[in-house]
Amino acid sequence: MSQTIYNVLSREKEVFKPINEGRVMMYVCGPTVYDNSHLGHAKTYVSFDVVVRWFRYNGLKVRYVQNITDVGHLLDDGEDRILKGARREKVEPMEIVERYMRAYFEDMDALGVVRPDISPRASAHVPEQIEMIQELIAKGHAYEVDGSVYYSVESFKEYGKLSGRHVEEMEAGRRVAVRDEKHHPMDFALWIKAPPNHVLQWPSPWGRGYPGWHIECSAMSNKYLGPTFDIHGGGVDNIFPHNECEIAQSEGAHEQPFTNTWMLTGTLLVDGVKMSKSLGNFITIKDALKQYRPEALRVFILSGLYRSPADYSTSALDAATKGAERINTAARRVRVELKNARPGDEANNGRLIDLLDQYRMRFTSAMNDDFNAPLALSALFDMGKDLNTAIDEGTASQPVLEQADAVYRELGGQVLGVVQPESQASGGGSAEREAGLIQMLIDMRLEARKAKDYARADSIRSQLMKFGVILEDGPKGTTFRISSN
RNA sequence: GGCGACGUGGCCAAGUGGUAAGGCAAGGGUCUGCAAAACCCUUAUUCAUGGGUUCGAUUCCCAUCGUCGCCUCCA
Repeated sequence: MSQTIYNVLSREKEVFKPINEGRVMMYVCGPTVYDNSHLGHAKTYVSFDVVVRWFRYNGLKVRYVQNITDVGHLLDDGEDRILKGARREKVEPMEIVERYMRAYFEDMDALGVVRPDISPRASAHVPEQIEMIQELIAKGHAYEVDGSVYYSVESFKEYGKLSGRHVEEMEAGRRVAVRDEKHHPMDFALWIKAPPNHVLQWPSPWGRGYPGWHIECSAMSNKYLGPTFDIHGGGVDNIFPHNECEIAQSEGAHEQPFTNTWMLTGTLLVDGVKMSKSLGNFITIKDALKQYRPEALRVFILSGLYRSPADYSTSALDAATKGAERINTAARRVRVELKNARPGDEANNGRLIDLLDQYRMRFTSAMNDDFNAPLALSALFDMGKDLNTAIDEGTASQPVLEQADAVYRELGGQVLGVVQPESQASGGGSAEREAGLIQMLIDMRLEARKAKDYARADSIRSQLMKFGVILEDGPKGTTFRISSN
C-alpha cells in the first residue's frame, strides 16, 4: 500500500516517493511571533503534526523544519510586525520575539504537537539570506536600487505556477501603493534599506537593512533540507504571494525544483470569515484550552480534511469534546478490563482479533490516502462500538483486549494524539493516593446503597462530582473516571 | 475583475460512475434504586439548481446561483 498526497502544484493526488528512500525532508512555514497563536495556527500545525507522526509510525525518518519569523514581516504601513509588538508592549523587539516564541511552543506542547526538529529563526540566518540574494543578483533574477534589492518576477517565467496566477493579469498595487523604484509592480523585496532609526537592521553589501519576508524560507530550507526536498507545507492563505515567491527565489537561485510536493491546509473560519490576527476575530489557543481539552481540539481539527476549510463554532467544539470523550471512554474501559482479563476461547479470540485487524487496515488505508484523518477517526469510533459490545457480553478476553489497547495507543495516541496516555486518565500527580481515597468513598457509598440509604449514596456521588470524579455503576461494581472539563 | 477551492440529513463531516462512513443533536428501547457509561432501533429514495455524457451520476462535462480563501500582513 502506498502513500498518496494531494499536491497543490499538480492539483492532484500523487503517490508519495521520498527523494531518499525511508527519509522525509519537510518544511512548513511557521508563525511570525509578535502575538499569541490562535486556533487557525492550531489547525495547520496539528494537521502537519499528524502527517509527521504518521510517517514516523511507518518507520520513515523525518526531518521536520519549521521557521520562526522574527524579522522582516511588514504591515501595510511598512512597519515591521515585531517592532509594532515591541512598541505596543514597550519592550525590546527581541523580547517580543522571545515572549511569543515561547508562548507558541507552550501552546503547541499543550496541544500535543510534536516539536519540529529544527526551528530556525530568520534573524539568526541573515548571512545565509544575503548570500542567496547575491546569487539571485548574479543570475539576473534580482536588482539593487538605492540600498534595496528586488526580485524581478519577469526573470522567472514560471512565477505564479503554484497559485495559477499570471503576472500580466494581476492588478498589482491595487490596494498598496507601488514603490516607484521597482522595475515591475509585482517585483518583491529581498532586502530592504533600513531608515537610520529602524531597530532591526544588519550590514549588507547594499548598506544597512533587513531581509524581506519571503527570502528566509528559501534560505533556511536550503540550509537544512537542501535545494530540493520532499514536502513543503503551510496554510493556503500564504499561497500568494509568499509560497510563490519562495519558489521563484529557490528555483531561480538553484535551477532545480524547490520541493516535490506542496501541501497546504484549509483556512479556519469563524462565522464564515477567516480567523486571523489582523481581523482580530481570533480565539487564542490559550483561551480555547481553558474550555476544551487538547484531545477535543485535535478531534475538532481532525474531523475535517486538512486541506478543507473548517468553521469554528462552540457547537462544533462541543461535538468534538463529546467525540473525544467517546473514544477515550472506550480506550479507558479496555485498559481497566485488561487488568482482570481471562484467556478466553480461541475461536472467539480469533474472530475479534480479525475484527481489530480490519479496523487497523481501515485506519491505515484512510491515512495512506492523503492523510484522511476523519475517515481514520471513524474506524476508531466503530471499533469502540464493537469493543464495548464485546466487553458487555463478556467475550473480550486478554489477547483481544491487549490488541485493542495497542490500537488505541498506537493509532489513537501515537498517530492522531487523541487518546490520552494512561497516566493522564487517572489524574496524574499523586494519582495512586487519589485513586485509593476515591475507592474508599466508593466503598462507603456501596455500603449506603446496600442499606438502601440512597440519599447518602447520591450525596457521596455528587460530592465527588464536584471534584470532577464521575462514578459509574456497572455489573462488576463501580468504577470512576475524571471528568474532561 | 482575475486565480483557487467548495456547496452532502437539524448541525459538523467522509465518500463513490451502480445507488449515501463517522461524530454531535433528537426520539424510542435495553440495562440501572436513580444516574452515568454502554448497546440496539429510528431520522437524506437523496448529495445547491438546470442541462449534457452514460445502461446508470451525488460522483464526469457545461452553465447558473451561492459561500469561502487569495490577489495587501496573516497558518
